[in-house]
Formats: sequence, structure tokens, C-alpha cells
Amino acid sequence: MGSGSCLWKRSSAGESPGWTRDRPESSLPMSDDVRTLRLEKLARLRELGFDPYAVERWERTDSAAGLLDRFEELGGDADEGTERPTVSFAGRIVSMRLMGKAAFAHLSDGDEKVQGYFKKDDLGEEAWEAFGLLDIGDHLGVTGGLFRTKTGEKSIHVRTLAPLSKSLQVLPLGKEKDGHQWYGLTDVEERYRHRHLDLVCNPEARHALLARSRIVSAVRRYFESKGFFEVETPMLQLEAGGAAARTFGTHFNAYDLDVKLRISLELYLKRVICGDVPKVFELGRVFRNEGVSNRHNPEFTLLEWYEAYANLEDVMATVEELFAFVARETGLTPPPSDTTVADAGEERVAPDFSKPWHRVQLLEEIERRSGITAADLASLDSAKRALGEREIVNPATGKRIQVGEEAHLGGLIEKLLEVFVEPHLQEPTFVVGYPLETSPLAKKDPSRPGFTRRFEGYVLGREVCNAFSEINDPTDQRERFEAQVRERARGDDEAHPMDEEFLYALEGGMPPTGGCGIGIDRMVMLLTGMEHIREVLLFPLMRPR
RNA sequence: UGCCGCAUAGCUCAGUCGGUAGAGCAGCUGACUCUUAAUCAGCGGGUCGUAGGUUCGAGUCCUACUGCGGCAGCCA
Repeated sequence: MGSGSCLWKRSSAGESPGWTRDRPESSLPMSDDVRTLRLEKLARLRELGFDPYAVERWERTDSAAGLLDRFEELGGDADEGTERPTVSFAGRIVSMRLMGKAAFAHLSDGDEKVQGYFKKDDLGEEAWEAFGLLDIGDHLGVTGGLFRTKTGEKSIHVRTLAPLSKSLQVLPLGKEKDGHQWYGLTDVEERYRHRHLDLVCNPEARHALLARSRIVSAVRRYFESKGFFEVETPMLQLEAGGAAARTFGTHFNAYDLDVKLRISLELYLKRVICGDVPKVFELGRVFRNEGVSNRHNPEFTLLEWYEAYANLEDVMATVEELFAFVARETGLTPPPSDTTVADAGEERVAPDFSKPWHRVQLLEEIERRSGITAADLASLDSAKRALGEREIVNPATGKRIQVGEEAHLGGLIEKLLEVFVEPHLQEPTFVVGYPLETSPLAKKDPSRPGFTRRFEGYVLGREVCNAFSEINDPTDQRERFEAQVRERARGDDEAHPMDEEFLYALEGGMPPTGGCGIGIDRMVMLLTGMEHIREVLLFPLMRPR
């Protein structure tokens, strides 16, 4: 949008009738007529001395919920005819019922709404005319006494009013009765593109989006209470590492340097550990240049923490405590989900974070669910032989599994995990012991060649965290990077790049360290029961239309 | 990226066999001094996503494009 009034002008007599469009094409929904009418109402309000945009401040006695809670204390139930204390409130007009010389309107502060009762005799001539110029969508400040209507609704008997904003557009507010919503804004594209309307009009959407804020706050409080330092590491990097993903590129003009947006927090956080800061965490945005789906967004918020002198079991305990703390602090509990395949006789239940998580071995679970044994998975060849002899059908989706494209045994094992095991992991479960090839930053398991000291946590069939005992042997780490570089040379553009700076830090000495990463967006989805990542992102990236 | 579906008033949706655009809410005018999906009477509102094509005639049929959604792929 450009600047104000010159964008719209009335054509003079003799020209084409009505209004002339004099602005660039825009996708914004706008009705010429409504906008014009409301600007005229605004002008009249100003003539009456009720300029909405001139008011800077409106002190409220309490929130809407607070007024309703403290109704009796604030004199709402005083005897008929007695002088009641004056309360003050402000909110957006979300409904109006006009009856000649009296009216009711609900004012919402976003969370809750309070009804105002407006009567000409009580307001006076000018304020009553001003009230008549208000629309659904305007913000309004009121003062008056609390009382109960004949139907018992706690309301404000308005004595003075002050328009605080004028809505120049029609808000797609639905009507509601008995908690059931009529109409309203339901088109998902409109909701994502014009999120402010979604926040105003859809309580469930508002709840999930604001729950995110409470969850992030609880996560911070948890780690701060445990003595972790929150740090911030670079988003612009020469080589983005710490995960397997394609990158976004950009350019830094001052150094004439191509840089990449980070795909993880891992390597820099471990360099902080190398600096003898034994407990660190970061909550930050990472960027992965990959497809969009109901669980993937190109930018998302990652939590990672690292704790020196802690092993896998310590990290598991932290994950358990963290989820229990966040669930308790926010009051959010994940609803039962149909994303999992319930075992025979097993009911779909809401996960309970107050109990310890199940702990299972990756290979044992694969054997239990698919019959493919650890012996079968001794080598890529034997694994393919074992798979080749049977019909490989995903029990959850009924789809056949493609086998043979995996370049190494680790990739195949993770595929089997994904297909046969994950859908069954309804209750919070740690799956322990991931293949070496797909875990280039995790310590080798000395008792099990080819596997690492790594686990992932699952809830409702979905991965919620990824953790391992961090490699602190620089020689081992270099060999792992070199293996990744060979993968990359073979065409895997997501294989991990060499990072000499990181190796230099490891060579300086890193204590044994446990680390873990959690996708905050998916944690919010889990706790709010949302099935789409866009429902927990305020402004998901949309193609221009 | 592939396949499928959707796109009509500010919002939510109808639109028959291809015959020239409908409803509710919102908006405007009027009535109504305790309503709450307020009620009653009346009124205005549309480049039917975009561009082509077929046809005497296209919201409707065909093609392409754009956006959104679903599935697949991708995503440890």
C-alpha cells in the first residue's frame, strides 16, 4: 500500500459516476463502498469530538476475563438503584444488537468478551450519535457500572465511551451461539495470508499460535532453572553443518562472500562446550531448502542443548523432565491421535509425560515388528537378501516398500525403522542405537560395531527429539567427516561437509558431552493437537498470488 | 517435482441438461430503550482465479497458466 488519501478519490461531476480506482493492483480484499462509508463515519465522529485515532491511552480496570471473575467484588451484584463503582474496559466490537434507543455490543480483548449495554438516555445526545457511527471491528473504550441483564449476563452499563480505532474493512467475524460458530473465516489460504483476521476470528487458531509462545517460555524457564546458558550462534555460515539438508544461499556484499543459512545449531554449540561452558542451549531458527508438507516448513525453530560430563541416560532424563515441565507449566496435553497404529487390544491414548518414557533397542524393535533379524542386518547384501524373500508392505499404509536404493546399510535400517516401528510408538518412547553411517556426529558404541550411542524420542508415532553422546575424539570425527565427503562426492548433496574449524576446537579438547535437538514447531503441534505445521506458524511462507 | 481435487458477493456457500447470477451473515435505509445467530420491512453489492478455445450462447465443456489443499516424492 502507498500513502493515504491520494489513493482514493471521488470523481467529479461529469466524469464516470461513483468511485475511481487509482492504485496498483492488489490482492488485498477491499470493498470500495464499505471503506468509503466508514471513512465518512470517521469524519463525522471527528466532528462530534470522538476522533478514534487521537486517543493514545485507555486504562482498563481489568481484562474481560478479570472483570467477569471479579464481577461481584466490583459491585456487579449490588442492589437495584444503588450507586455502583465505575469500571473501565476497552476492546474490539465483535457483535452489535441495536434496538432503537438502546443497544448491546460485545467487546473482546482477544481472550474473552464482555457485553456493553448502551442507552441513549444514559449516554447523552452526542455520545449516542457517536455510538451509532461505530461498526463491528472498531475498538472502543467504555466506562460504567457492572450489572446483570435480565437474562443474567454480566455486562457493563456504559456511561461514557471513546472510539479507539475505526475498522475500515469488514471483519469476517462469524456469529456464535452455545459455543457453535456460524460462518467466520475458514478458508485456510485466507487464514494464512491474513493471519490477523485469523487471530481475531478463530479462537482455536489463536489458542495454538499463542500456546507456542507459552511453550517456548516454559522451555527457556526449564533450562535456565537447570543452570544452562542460552547462547546465540551465527545464522550466516560459510559451510552449513550439523545436519543432513540442502541449504539456502545468500550473499554478503561487504566481503563479496557467498554465505549459507544455517541448517542446525550443533557445531557452534559444541565449540562453546569446547570453551568450557558446560551447559548451553539455543532456541533458534534454522533453514532447510526442502519440500513443504504438513510437517515441514523451510524455516523452523530448533532447540538444542549440550551438557558436558553427561551421558545418554542423563539426556533421556532431561528430555523426560523437559516434556513433563512444559506440559505442566502450560497446562497443555496432547490429545489422542489417529496417526499411530494401535496394537491389538491397545487403545489410542493421550501420551502421559508424567511417567518415564519407554526405552527400546532399535534392532530389537525392527525384529519384533518386521521379523527381520539382527543377523539379516549384518550387511547390506544379507539385508537385501532377507528382504527380497518376502513381501515388503508397510502395515500402516499398505504401500509396498522400495528397497535397493539405499547406498549403505544404515540408510536401509532407518527406512525399516520408519516403516515398521515408528507408527507403533504411541506412548513416549526412546529408540536407542542408530547406525554409524547416518550418525556422523555421534560416538561409536564400543560394544556394538556399526552402531552409535544415539537415540531418538517418539510420541504418537512421530519423532520429537534426536540425541547422542557427542564425538569428542577429533581423529574419529575427522574420519566420519571424510566418509561424509566421500558420500557427497558420490552425489549425496546432503552429506556433511568437512569442517576444519570444528575439528580444531575438538583438538583443543572437548569433555564428554550429551546433546539433544528438538523441533519446537513439532513440539507445539504435539501439545496442541495440530496436524499442520502451518497452524503453529504465525506467518508461513506463501507463494505470491 | 508427479498425480488428484478446489477457486462464484467482504465471509460461508448454492448454481440442475450450456440459456445471461442466488441464499444466509456482514453492509445500507427505516421501526424498536434488556438483546445475545436479536426481530421486522425494504435496498445495494459479482471481470464467476487468469488467458485462450468450442458454441448462436460458457459460472457450467476443452486447453494452458496461477494460487491453495490432499497423496506421493523429498525430509536421518
